[in-house]
Amino acid sequence: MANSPSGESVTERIVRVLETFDTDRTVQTAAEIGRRARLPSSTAHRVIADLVECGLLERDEDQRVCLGMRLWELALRGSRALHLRQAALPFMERVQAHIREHTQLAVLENDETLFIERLSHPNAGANITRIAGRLPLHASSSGLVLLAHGPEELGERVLAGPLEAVSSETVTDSARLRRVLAGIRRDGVVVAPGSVEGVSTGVAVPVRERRGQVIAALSVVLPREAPTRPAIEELRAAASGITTALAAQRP
Amino acid sequence: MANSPSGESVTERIVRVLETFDTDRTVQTAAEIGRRARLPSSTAHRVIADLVECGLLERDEDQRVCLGMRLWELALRGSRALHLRQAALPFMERVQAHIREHTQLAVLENDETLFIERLSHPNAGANITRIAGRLPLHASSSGLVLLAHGPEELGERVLAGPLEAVSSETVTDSARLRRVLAGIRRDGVVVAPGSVEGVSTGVAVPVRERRGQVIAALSVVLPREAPTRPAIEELRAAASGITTALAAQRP
DNA sequence: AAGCCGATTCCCATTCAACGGCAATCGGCG
DNA sequence: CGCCGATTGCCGTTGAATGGGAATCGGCTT
Repeated sequence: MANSPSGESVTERIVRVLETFDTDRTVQTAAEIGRRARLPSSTAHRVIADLVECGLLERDEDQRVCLGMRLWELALRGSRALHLRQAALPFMERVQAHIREHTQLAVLENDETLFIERLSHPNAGANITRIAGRLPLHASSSGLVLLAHGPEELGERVLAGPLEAVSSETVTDSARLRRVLAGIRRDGVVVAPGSVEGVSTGVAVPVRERRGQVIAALSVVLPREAPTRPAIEELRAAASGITTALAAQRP
Repeated sequence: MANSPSGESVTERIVRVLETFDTDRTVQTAAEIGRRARLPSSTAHRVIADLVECGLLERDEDQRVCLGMRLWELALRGSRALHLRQAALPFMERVQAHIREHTQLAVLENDETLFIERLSHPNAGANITRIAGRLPLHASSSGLVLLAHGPEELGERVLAGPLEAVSSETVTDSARLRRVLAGIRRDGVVVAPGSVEGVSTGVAVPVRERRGQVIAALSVVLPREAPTRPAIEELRAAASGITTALAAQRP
């Protein structure tokens, strides 16, 4: 599938165009998109016009381009992320009401941690995670949980690959990482101080669906020296609540 | 743009494929998608394989197809819907804490009401709205607000077109609708009893951005005979809070 | 005003990816 | 074992997509 001399399918190109948008690039000119997606100018303009026609992109008053509401709609209705989020939200709110820092829900996607929901208290500390944002599996507490319960080949792949440090305290030694993962499987929780940001500690637990398989990670980000015991209790209660909620809505 | 005898572009087809998924159709077989998207079998299989390759769709253990996390990610990061939702969520939670029914946030999209967030109390009454779901503009309270503050041609179009009844009490008379819209512009709020479901009342207010333009509607759904005064106060406070929050995050 | 530069639009000859009909194969079920 | 639907594979045809290039637009500087 590739109708171009460069050997790319239309679908690939659409994805590349959509990839040029992110949190800090909400609106772009057509030429800018073309450059960032590495498309010849005339092609970029044509593809973009096509996407606008279908509603996946929209033009603002001044012909600049942004992601369309239609894309948002198509991606969400029927997505597992939305199902999961809806089941999890009430429990996340309960955690948030007690812990009052940051509460996140993350899934495994393409060997990375993908965050699908986040609640933050107005006065909470630092936290670089964003909804629809990613972090390496070995760095974030959520990622460690997902990694510990993920498929075996995934573990091998990550342990073999280069373990880049996100902060100065990220676990980058594969032997040590192996021990951390074993600990998570044993304790059902991970406490990761400073692995993403020096000033904070991540605490994460697995979220299982009915059959026991881990489908997500629930985590909180606390100030570095805050007590973790209460957070662990809250997270465990919430995770099991989510499991029940998921089972209930799909009999 | 249309590489097929049937005169459809690849983009159109991708959208048609994505459209076949919704809340009650999370996973489908390739053949099913093909039928619902009106694509020749071999074409459907090819297009789907292509989309899976790019991560927009995913196959589960048993080769059935569902929307991919990658699609969710691409659609959300950088979307205005997410920005708006993030700004609105804390205020929606405050409303929800006091009113304890359903609290929704909606935008105008392609002449319909598109709901982008919803919080519901466990014991709350009926409510057919769903995140990423749609309702006609003239039926839901949110839609009435969006219609009242939308572009003039939109109003004319809707008033001219057939006004289908969602419930037995939906306003379908264009003269009466015109009066309702004028009332909304005058009062800054609408109370719509029974227009979506006989047992409930929708209450909605406009959400404005800094420059005063209405970009969304904030609403609650109450049991039919509940008092509306407290809800109106809460909604107004929340709407103005959202406006300030939006202004703050984008200086 | 004139000139510049980037973005956008328009044009068009080339070509190969996409198309879809058809047939073979797989796989579950009675 | 035979039926039926889903899936995969094959292949000749064809016109949509491509992208280079030129023209036009529009804002900004000199």
